[in-house]
Amino acid sequence: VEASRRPGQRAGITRELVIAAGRELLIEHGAAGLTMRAVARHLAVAPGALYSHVRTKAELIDEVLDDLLSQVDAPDPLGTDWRGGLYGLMTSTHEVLLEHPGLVPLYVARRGARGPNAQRLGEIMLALLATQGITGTPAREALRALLVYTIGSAAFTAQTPIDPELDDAQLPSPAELETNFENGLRWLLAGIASA
Amino acid sequence: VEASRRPGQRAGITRELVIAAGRELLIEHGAAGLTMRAVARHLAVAPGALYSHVRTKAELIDEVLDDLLSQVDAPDPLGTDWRGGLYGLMTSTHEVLLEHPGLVPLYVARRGARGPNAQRLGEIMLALLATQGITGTPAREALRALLVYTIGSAAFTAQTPIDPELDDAQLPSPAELETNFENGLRWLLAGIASA
DNA sequence: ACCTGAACACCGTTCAAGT
DNA sequence: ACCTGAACACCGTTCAAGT
Repeated sequence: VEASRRPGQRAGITRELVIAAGRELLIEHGAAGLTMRAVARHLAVAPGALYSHVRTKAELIDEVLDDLLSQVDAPDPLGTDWRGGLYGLMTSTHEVLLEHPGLVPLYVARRGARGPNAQRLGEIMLALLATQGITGTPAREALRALLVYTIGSAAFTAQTPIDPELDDAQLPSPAELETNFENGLRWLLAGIASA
Repeated sequence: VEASRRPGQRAGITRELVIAAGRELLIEHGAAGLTMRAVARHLAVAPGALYSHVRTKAELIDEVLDDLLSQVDAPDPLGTDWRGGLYGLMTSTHEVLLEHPGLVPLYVARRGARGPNAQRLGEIMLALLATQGITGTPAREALRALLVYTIGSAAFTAQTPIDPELDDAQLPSPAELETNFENGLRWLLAGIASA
């Protein structure tokens, strides 16, 4: 992990390598651990070298966030009933997010992801709603409410200690938080069904 | 705004002044504008001087966030029906948050506020739920779901442009987002009522 | 106890210069 | 086109030294 190249010599870095290093740092050290300089160290290049493959740090973050959504277990819109499909899709998203608590604040800061994976999941949600005859504005509203609740819930559920001082003794357990999330999700789905 | 004091001379700074300066910076320049060094500049003191009145930046942030909640229009738990009361309390919170979009990401990052104002609002929510006979774990679950949804919704609704590149042309209007929030809130309340 | 000055260990980003 | 070296304009926090 040392820069042993003179100006003009190439390091063989690619955009994919930069993103992979970013994901690794984010998973291992959380949002605070993802810095351009740390990525550069990880790849044994000068900090400025990254800007040949990525425009800004925000672009790098967006890429990493969308990548993670590929792990979400998406149902076949035609295979399941709409409510069970949405329930499964949101709980799977919630799970994936909780497996990487360090990333969740970034999902909120960037207001979700906008890459191909996020788009694909959004289309599946709309397809599920459409089988119930929910389309257009009501469908977009339902989608928004479900996303807001799921990501928001993950942000509040993530057990990353905020401050050592805070007495997490009386904090709800992960299991309680999970059933708490599922309850609210059912309430939302019931509301969407009756809208 | 210049430091014209020698070591040993006092500047007359107080904890309240530090917090007020922090709030001003946060409202005017958003989360990125709130730095310890900017607060120090604002008060015309050396950066290190702040640490005589505040332990860390996080403590300063928590103070500012809780302060803002004093603006929330809280109903009398006995004066209104529980559902209308909670509806009003959450929409008021949502409004206050949207008036200061720069702070919302910090509410998420710090998972809400924990000061006296936040505690007071929480107790009002529990009192409203209690009039419906909802107490104990179900009450805490309902409170959590409402908070997660309201703060999460504010985070996603805040119209602070994330990237100039993003085409906000097809983004929903503030009015649409507001009714979107209110719909989801009604769904949650309906679910809580039937639980 | 409160504050300055200076330091420590960091940031993101830009850019001339090299091949 | 890709990379280094160096810089620019920042961060939060600590701490000896002054009154």
